[in-house]
Amino acid sequence: MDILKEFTEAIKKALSALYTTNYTGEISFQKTRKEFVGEITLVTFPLLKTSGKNPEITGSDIGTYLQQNTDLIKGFNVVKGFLNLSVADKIWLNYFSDILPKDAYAIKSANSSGQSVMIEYPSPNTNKPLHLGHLRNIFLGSSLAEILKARGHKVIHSCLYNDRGTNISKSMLAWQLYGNGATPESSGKKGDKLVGDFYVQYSNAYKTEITELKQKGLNEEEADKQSLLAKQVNDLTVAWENNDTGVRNLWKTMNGWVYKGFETTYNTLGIKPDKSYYESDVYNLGKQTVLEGLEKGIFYKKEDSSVWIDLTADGLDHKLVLRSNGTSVYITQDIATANEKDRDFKLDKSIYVVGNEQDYHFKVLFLILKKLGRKYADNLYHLSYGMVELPTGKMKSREGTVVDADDLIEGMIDTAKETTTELGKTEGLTVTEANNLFKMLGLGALRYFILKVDPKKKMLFDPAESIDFNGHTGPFIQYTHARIQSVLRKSKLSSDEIKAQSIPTDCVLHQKEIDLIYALSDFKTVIKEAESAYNPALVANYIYEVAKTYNQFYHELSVLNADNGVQKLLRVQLSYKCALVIKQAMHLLCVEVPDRM
RNA sequence: GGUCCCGUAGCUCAGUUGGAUAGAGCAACAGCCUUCUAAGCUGUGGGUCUUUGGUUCGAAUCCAAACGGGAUCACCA
Repeated sequence: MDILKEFTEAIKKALSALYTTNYTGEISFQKTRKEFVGEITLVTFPLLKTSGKNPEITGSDIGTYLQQNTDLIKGFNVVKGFLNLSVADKIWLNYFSDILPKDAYAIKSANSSGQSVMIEYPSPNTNKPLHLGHLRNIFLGSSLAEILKARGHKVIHSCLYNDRGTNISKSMLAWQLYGNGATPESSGKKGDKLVGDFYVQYSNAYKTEITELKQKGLNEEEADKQSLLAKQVNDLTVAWENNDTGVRNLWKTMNGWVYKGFETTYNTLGIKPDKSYYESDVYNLGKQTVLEGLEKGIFYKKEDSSVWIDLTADGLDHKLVLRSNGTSVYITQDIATANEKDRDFKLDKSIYVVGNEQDYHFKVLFLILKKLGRKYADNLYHLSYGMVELPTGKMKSREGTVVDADDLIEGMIDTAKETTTELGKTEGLTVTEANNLFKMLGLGALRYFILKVDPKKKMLFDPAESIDFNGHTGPFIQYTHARIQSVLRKSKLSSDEIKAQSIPTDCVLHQKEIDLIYALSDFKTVIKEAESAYNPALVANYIYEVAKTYNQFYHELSVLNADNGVQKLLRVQLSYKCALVIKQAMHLLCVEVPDRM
């Protein structure tokens, strides 16, 4: 039974019993601020019209009613328009004994809602390795997937690979010109790194060429037109489109290296797309849809036979959907992919995890699909997230100012190893166990660091300052879990034994015990909110609250040396439930928690 | 220039379906390990919630404008 629901009912009853006027608004509560006594606060200002009395009297009216007619509270106080209620211990105990045996009280089993949700991430280009920006994308996508599963949905993880076009041709050209037949094996480099290096090499060579041309008096645009490298890139792209065997083979080979490299990183991060889409498959699709739009009069054709859509009535611009040479542009491909997804899966919702630099693109895409009358258009959602910035500004692959994903992960795991070893926490662990722990902690610190920030906000990452392991961090929460497990081990009780025994309802609770039950009671609501806001940060910040509350409880009260058996049992139960909630909530962030550290 | 996003402590961030004296972590300082894991706990200092107006019993939160930062507006992806 939901505590707040009980209070809502009781307050409604109180209002109709106390006053003649009916109150039609919502009853909403807030948490009592810690400088006041109580846990639940009713703001009485909105009720004054109903009561016809001043805030103080209204508050004490309701408080008195609750005290006399219900067993919900053990006391109350009124401060101006705030009625602070101290919830009766019995209510807390009833609630806790209700949720204790239900391990999954806040988590629905996957596929129970009957809804299918597709979530697309990280959709990288195949011309360079993954960087910190992709990590934010992956962490958000994979965490949201877990949250959706916990809400009972079937989740399909898709990924769109931008595997062709100008950028890919640049890497290929550089390999042809400067590669000397290099392979991942011959160079000892990870495939995606090798290809990325060629991409950078192209960029540098191009820059040099342009600089030279400009010194001859050409402007930027003219220089680009004269550029031999740019021409060669274009030739490669055309050759690819014409199915030139040599170019296609090289393209396949180099993309193969990249995919293999990505897979390594994916494995470390524990992600695996259920369905991959490739730009090379869809890049020329979408033309039928454009024709359909032309027939319906949604699109229009210019004299040069390029096709456009006029979105000025919706506050946007004119947008090209088909080039004058009849080829697709990016958005045409996205229209095609959206159709494919709808055809391939019966989706109730389709989410794109893509940075906020593409806000405009998705606005246009969704609008076009809606105008085309696609039924699924209303189920599309762009999970837009802010860029990760360095103290020096935005990351740029071409300029080599990116924080490489593999390097960052490796560094985090190394730091975890150092810290753990320094603290002497590796004692008694096998080498494998220790290595697992380092990985768990390093990745946990990184994931938590990124996920605790509201997705839509840009975030700052300073490579010079290592990510913390103390305070509001993943390892802090992991530590709390390990600490609780240690207590539970020493209690010598199995989880079944802990859950089976009941606490007498006349047991008197300590404030820290109440705080803990209160914190635990929010879990379900938090997951719901995280789903509807597409925001894992809500979960991240919630777990921190739970862990902090537990640590305070732990410091103030002894679990194993409690005054009596009942008290000890209750505290063991609280510890058990707290550890479970931490574990489940961290799982929603795709962070594992250790049993010792 | 048009459109969109952002602006909270020295730093990184919470808090925005309108509620009390705006909260955490880091950094600084002062305490707490013969008792369940000190990656912990407790305390101190630290604020013009960018600014100005408006809405009202009440605004960090909603509205408008200004200032500052960013993104985007390609026959690129």
